[in-house]
Amino acid sequence: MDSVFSDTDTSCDLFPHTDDEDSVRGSSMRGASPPPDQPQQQKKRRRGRGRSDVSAQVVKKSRRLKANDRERNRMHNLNDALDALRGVLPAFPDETKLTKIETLRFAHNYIWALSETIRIADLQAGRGGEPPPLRPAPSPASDGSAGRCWSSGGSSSSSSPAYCASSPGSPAAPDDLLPRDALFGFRSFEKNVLLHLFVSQFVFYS
DNA sequence: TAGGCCATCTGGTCCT
DNA sequence: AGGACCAGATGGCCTA
Repeated sequence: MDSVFSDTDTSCDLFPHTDDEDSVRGSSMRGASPPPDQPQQQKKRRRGRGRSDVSAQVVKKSRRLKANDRERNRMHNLNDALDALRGVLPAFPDETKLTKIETLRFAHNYIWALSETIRIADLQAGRGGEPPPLRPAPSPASDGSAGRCWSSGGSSSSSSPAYCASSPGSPAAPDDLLPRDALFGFRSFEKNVLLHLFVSQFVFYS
């Protein structure tokens, strides 16, 4: 953060390679034709062209700096939105901040858990009795981008339907209440939150 | 020290 | 033309 601006200044001075115009930057960059050790005759021409090149470079640099600034603000907005998402996710105070990918994955599963809870509650309110079986977790492989994220953990989440096999009427092991995919790769507290969601559901509706 | 995460820069592409 | 979006590259910081 603090070093950002200094970085900006230095990096922008570099401007490594930008098309034909950039080949004129600096005294040793007169393009391919004349080597650095030019005779003094060409100094005049160099000067004349140098001014326009310099002004063009100033414009380019100014545009780049503005683009950098916009990009920085864009990423800050993205991070703000991510922070807001972290804010609405259940968390324990002693836990470290979720990483970006963890936040997205946890939000994905949390939404799924909430919607499953509502669905089961509605079903039970309608007809009573035992809780219906859980539906499979939303397949992250259904869309390409999410699938990449989930498969990065090494689990074959895309192929397994990940149904809950245990009898909902006797949730002896809460782990069985959630599809494996829903818990894969999460920290303990995230796992606990999701489990709590389902355990409480069985407390309320059974 | 290696690996993970992050912020930033940068050039390309698409859209308005 | 200018801005938004994206992905790759790079370097810093932190942790196991």
